[in-house]
Amino acid sequence: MDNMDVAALLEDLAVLLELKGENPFKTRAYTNGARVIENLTTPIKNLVHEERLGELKGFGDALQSKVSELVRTGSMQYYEDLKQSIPKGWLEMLHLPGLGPKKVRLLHQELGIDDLSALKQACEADKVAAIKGFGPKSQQKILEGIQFREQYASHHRLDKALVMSQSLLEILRQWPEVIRSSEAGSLRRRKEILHDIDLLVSSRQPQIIIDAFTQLSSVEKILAKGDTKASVILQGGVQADLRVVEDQSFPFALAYFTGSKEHNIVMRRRAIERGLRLNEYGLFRSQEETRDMSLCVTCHEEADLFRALDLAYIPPELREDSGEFEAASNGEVPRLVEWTDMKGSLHNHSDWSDGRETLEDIVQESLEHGFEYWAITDHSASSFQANGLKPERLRAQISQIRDLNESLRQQGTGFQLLSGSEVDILSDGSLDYDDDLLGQLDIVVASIHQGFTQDKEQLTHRFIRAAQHPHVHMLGHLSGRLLLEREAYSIDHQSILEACASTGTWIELNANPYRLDLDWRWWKRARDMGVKCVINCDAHHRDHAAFLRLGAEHARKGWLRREDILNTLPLEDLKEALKTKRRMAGLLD
DNA sequence: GCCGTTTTCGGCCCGACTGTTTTCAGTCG
Repeated sequence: MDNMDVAALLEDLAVLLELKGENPFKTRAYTNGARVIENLTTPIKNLVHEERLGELKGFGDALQSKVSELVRTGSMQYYEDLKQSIPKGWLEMLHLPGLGPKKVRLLHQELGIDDLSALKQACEADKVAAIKGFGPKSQQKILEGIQFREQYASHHRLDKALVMSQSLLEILRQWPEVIRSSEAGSLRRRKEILHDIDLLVSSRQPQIIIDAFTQLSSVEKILAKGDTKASVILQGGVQADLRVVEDQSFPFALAYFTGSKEHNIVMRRRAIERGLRLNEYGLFRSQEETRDMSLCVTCHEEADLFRALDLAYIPPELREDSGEFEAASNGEVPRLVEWTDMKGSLHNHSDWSDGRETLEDIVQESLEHGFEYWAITDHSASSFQANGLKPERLRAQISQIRDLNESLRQQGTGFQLLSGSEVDILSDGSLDYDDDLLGQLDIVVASIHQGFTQDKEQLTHRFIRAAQHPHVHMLGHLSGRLLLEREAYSIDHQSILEACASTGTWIELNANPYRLDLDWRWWKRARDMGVKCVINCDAHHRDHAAFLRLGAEHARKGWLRREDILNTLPLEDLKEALKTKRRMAGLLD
């Protein structure tokens, strides 16, 4: 049971407590505990065995004994009892708009409703509207919520949300009443999965903005509409929230609506500690509620707000209450990688396996993007479903790439194709090509494409064996997750990271928007262990070069700097880095 | 459930919006 498992269980526990109607601060204690463990750089089991859980912030007697029990025995009685006592359907009901823990429990008490289908029936039979505290509108809203869930997903991938938010912002920016505008919320924090799109604008005429926004042709349904705030469902089923504030309040509102919720709580606490009061309108020199801007600390930009709270500027991606406050108060906020630092991608496909373009097309595309290098790493023979290359075809490809590079050199482009393979890690952890052939490649990415059903121990062993191989430069899409489609397979991340750290094996950050794998939650720890990152497009199509930007943003969320990422290196330095592991194994001079 | 250089008990971030009430609770972010 690793840190992420423990954190996830505490998170579940908090939701159950909420449904139970427990004291919200008790609930928060468990949520906080989850966050602390998620951000721990040491394995939780070490702390348990050394009896040092009490050193963690927010860990009193209860959390210490419960987490200790969980780590030692693999389960927690308190959690199991709680889960037993709460019907499974309550969790689904909680996700409906307008239903919180109190109303879910009320539905159970009054009508014995414990799941969505019973709730739907009760609404259709007009029974819900009769409950005290509900009414016809609540009943209608619940019914629509259930229908919406049947029709659309409630969560969306970042890439899809980015496209929609960009086009909305372009529209908003054309309106003369709009002064400043920005994306906000989890989108601005670049979470990989989003519930909705948050937008913020400043204006002297909020009403005009709200009216125009709710009348956009892309709006399918208006969920809420007030003087300064509106929520809509866009075509395609994505929810978008717009908030309008006065321009003076814009930096405060931007910080506030960017969140995260946990980050904001700490920001407010810092304000209180300084005798100030922070909300979306300002940072006020008053403990009382006020909108009097003459009492507001002057801030033109978000950075001014952080400064007023004795903090360095915290990039939005880091605002998860995951160590950013400690870093920002000690002047240790890392200078995060920029997507423009990227020099190329080291894991990509061509029409030799399952990619779309020829090598010549790929060269042309790379030159247009201004990349310094681009690796061709087609599938190996065992991935026959992807037209994987048998050894003789790979040899032919190596030779063709050599010829292409020669003509590129004569043209003086400075660009180079690198020859490689995304070689399958077979069921026993061995590789799909022999060492002689692997040794002829510039780049070897080792990935798993079959045998997902093996248990955690076997899968972990496969990756570790691959990492120990002297010709393997990096492990590809480690967790195998496909966002909103396929769960990650079960692996022991910590052991794999340790194997990579000790062998000098890099780990890929696969920038395909379905993958974003390895996940940002692991990168800070990986970095601290000395594991280097490679941001790869895993391109199968010319459009996929754009993933590099998404990948760099995900890396930022994982606290990575330019120097943590191999493919920010210029070509010659990269070539040297590619030799290190082979040198260590005595395969090169 | 946690925490304390005002506190070992009484706090714990803050405001908009909705729907159901008649002054506000619940939800949401």
